[in-house]
Amino acid sequence: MNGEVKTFVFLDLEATGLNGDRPKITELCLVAIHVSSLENPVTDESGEVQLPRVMDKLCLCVDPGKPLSVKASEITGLSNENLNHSEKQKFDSQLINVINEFVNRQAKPVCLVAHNGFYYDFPLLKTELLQQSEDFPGTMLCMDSLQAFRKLEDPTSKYVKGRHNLAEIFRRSFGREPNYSHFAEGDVLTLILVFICQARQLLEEPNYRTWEQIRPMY
DNA sequence: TGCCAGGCCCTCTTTAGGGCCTT
Repeated sequence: MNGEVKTFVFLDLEATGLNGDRPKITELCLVAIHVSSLENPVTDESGEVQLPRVMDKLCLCVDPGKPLSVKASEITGLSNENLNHSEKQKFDSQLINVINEFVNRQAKPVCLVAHNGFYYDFPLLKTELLQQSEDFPGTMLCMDSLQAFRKLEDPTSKYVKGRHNLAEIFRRSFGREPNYSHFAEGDVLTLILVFICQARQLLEEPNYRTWEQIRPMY
């Protein structure tokens, strides 16, 4: 089992579009869980894995300052209208301070975890940080759960047949639909549940990168 | 103006292209 990381901060971003759109963040959710809770999952009477009781959450909606794509608005339920009506603020240095304070409260070392994080969430977050002339420490660890799950089922083969999107992994693990999709907090909680189901294997040979290795999306 | 992720798998493959995965 992993002997280094003490806290995993599961992360999901909603944004105005995909990589080619030079997207801006519309919502972010971070949920911090101590490694001990991942290694010792709680189950209900039927044996189904439950969310840990001890979790720190940070969920915020953000004014992206640019139009959401039609598709992004459809699937996330966020729009320039409802964000503006709620007078949400832009991704600014104050928000970065909040994120840093949140992460700094956790037992270290901390590892960020996101699904397809190496090619979406982490590069996009890095872009937003750099646009404010800020950044996380280069030594902060990151993990891409998509890559981890793809390698998981057959360790002898680097890639496993089948789909590994978050909803599909959840269906395979729990035999039902995830509760909330494309809701930053919902997607994070879904990720945590499927992660816990296979935490031992996932943490045996984690595919960590350092924040320094993450390149901005644009 | 046009550019616009990227590493890897799958297959009607290897002189390649399409799809995955994230909004």
